[in-house]
Amino acid sequence: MTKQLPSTSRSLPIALIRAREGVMSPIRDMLSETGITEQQWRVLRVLVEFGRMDAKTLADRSSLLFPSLTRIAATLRDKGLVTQTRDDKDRRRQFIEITANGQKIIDDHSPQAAQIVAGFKTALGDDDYERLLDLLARLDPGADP
Amino acid sequence: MTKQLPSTSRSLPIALIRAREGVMSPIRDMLSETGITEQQWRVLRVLVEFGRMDAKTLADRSSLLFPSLTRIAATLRDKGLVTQTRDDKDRRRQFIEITANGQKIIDDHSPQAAQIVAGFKTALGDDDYERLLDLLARLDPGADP
DNA sequence: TTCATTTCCTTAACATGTTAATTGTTGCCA
DNA sequence: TGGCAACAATTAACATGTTAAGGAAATGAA
Repeated sequence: MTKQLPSTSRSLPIALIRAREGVMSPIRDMLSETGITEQQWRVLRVLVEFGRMDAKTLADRSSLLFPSLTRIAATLRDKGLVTQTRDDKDRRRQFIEITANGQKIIDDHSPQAAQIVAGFKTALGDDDYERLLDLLARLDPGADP
Repeated sequence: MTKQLPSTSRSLPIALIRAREGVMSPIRDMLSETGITEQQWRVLRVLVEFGRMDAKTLADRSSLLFPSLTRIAATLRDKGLVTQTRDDKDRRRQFIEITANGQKIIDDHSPQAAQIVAGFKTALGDDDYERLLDLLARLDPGADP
């Protein structure tokens, strides 16, 4: 007897999609007035947190595939929110850095973003919120160490 | 003093993305030999579980936006995996039904899909697995009742 | 040095996500 | 009945996800 698939209502992939949608919906609303997308916001946040870095590291930390980052970086550059600099030591490599305008977008909207996150933390309760983050981390193959 | 954003390493949206990537990666590998995508698989699974239904309901149950479903339904129809029928009572509406070929794809790969899911359940442990599904459901605004 | 390999990045092609505008139908109500 | 709001579905436009192929630069071994 082979195993049966769970009902779609108890499917882990679908539950992850729906949860993500629930979390991102208010964030997207907040971002709509900035003119940048969710992924562009993520890239800028990583740059604020870690500073200038090469494209590969940026893609990893932003959880973006490399081809996506290539396009997003070009878009952000065209918007004047980041700069791209070729590495003189290794001319394959490229450094990406946030500009003052990019920094301003993060600064202007961080409080609102933090409030949205705090709302979810309150809704779940601090314990369940941390428990959820821990469980999710255990599904992430890149988070083992 | 305004609240600060959490480090991206403890960001709920990013944790959801990474967890989803971890879960979907083996499923995508499995699907690569079927010639259908993850979303097409999801649509077919819903049709198997609930049978023929109108497009709006199908989009809801598949967690897809309507424009995405329009394209996916057209693709699946071209592949001969579903049929589309206009409702005679209400000619705005459309019914979608899986075909024998579509059913066969699900049947042929369900055991393998179930095994992948079972792997995650084992990795987390039954209790944590159920706890995770419950926590995720609490982030889904469409799951309140 | 030479050349195959590896690495970083880009481009291409197709599918989906997302929002907005559009089309065709139905229902309602003045 | 005539006209308008509401609804189902499509289309359009742009951004991203995903895989594969391509280009340029560095690396290492013969």
